[in-house]
Amino acid sequence: MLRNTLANREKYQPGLSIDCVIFGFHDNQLKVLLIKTKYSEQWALPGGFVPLNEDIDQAAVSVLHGRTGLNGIFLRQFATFGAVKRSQESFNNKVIKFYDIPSDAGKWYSSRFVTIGYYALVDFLQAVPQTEGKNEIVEWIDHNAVPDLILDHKEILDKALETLRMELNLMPVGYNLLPEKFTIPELQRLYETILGRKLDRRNFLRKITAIGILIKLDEKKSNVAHKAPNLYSFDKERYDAVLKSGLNQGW
Amino acid sequence: MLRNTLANREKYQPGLSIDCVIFGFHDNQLKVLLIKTKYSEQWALPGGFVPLNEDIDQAAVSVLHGRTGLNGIFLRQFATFGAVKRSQESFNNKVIKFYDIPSDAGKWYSSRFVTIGYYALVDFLQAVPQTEGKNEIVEWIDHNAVPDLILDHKEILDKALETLRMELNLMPVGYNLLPEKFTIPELQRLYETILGRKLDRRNFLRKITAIGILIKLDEKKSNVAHKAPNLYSFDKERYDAVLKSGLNQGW
DNA sequence: ACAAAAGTGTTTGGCGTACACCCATGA
DNA sequence: TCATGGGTGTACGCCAAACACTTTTGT
Repeated sequence: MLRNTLANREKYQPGLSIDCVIFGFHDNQLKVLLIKTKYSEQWALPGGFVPLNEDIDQAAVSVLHGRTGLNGIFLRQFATFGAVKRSQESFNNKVIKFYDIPSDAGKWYSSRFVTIGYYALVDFLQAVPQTEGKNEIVEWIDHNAVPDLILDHKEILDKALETLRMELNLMPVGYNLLPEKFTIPELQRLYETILGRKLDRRNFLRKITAIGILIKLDEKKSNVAHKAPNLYSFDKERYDAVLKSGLNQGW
Repeated sequence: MLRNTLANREKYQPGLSIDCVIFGFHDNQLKVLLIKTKYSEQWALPGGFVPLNEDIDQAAVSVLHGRTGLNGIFLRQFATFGAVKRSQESFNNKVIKFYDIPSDAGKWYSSRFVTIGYYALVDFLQAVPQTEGKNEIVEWIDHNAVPDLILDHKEILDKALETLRMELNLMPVGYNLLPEKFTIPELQRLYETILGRKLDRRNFLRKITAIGILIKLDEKKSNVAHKAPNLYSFDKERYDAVLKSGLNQGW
């Protein structure tokens, strides 16, 4: 796959890449979609190159679609990383050796790449992690258990979460991270997981309902221990309206 | 200057540029440093290319220093722009013709450039707008009177201001935009100018002093009409501390 | 003395925080 | 019946918003 890209490298923007931090939510855990390639012991963020005839945003959509099969997902550019030393000779050589990349393509590949970071919020259950070729493993990893990542990918991941936490004050979150029907406690746990701290149940309910994006369904969650919680869904129209206009209150 | 860069184009990151939105404050007006080149009727943001051996942040610092003579300035990356159509053939041809750029260099120049946007806050009186060569005019332009800009530079400028407004809720502003000694009303007008709306004097005073970054000087502004306002300066140590830790309240 | 801007304090309402009780369900 | 988690309402305190009077200075 990489060989393929490199063979057609004149069709891509040189020295530029996309990296996506894809967040999911499951088992009350924030998950990140990561890739492990056979040429490295370390995991990596899913990424890709930018075709000359594609907007960078479109290239990010492609990466996301290629890795999850999903479209129309919340996706946001958050930062661009371009330190000279983010490119590591030792790492590049490993990749070049593994794929037996010709030297001219290797030169292209080994130059400093500036990478544009995007983060996405996706439905864990709908996303189907997809490999490209046999040399990869693609998996959801608990955010708390993320191991060492290649290059500066850890820094990119951290910055993504930092941005998400900040933007939680400016927009509603949940539409792409939760199934269509969900309970308030589930939504609360999502917020708590992203923020990394506990919130008060009662205050959370008041605040989240005050936004006016929730529809209380005439239905309760079944097969659960203890009292059955009510099910809700998002009022997509209002949700999108608030996404645009923004919140004014923070958490 | 551009010819020079293009002649050494192998020393620069291809297809990548930096654009800086440099804000100043004067006469109760938000100013933006813009450049007008002889080959276009339109103004442009100051920008530059990224040397292969320089971090992108460093390249932004270079642009800023080159245009204002200032160092150690507040400078922040806010977004990266990479639509395919942000490159305009008609515009590129104008430039190529004006500088009589050789065709191979012209090809390099005409490709789609992804540009990384930075915004800076500088002291209007200390910054000395500097041209590069005789084909440019560099001037402070009132933000309210910004004319049409080349390519997508208007979009970049708008996004910069939007980001600044947002970040005003997260950090103190003023250290680099005001002279060392200033009055509270001056600081308030800065905030009002950035936000584009009026604030209440008394509430502003309470809020801004509560942050704990101001030092009240035993000195009043002289030669002013009406009651002489008190002078203040920033407690740089606390100011920097708050910059790092962040505010929690918005405007 | 008058106008215009600066300095100061108080009131009020709303939101965030803290907190207690009841309810439903599975074990 | 007991433990666990869900649902609901209230009281308090702080901060933001609204607002009026006094002070200073130039004209």
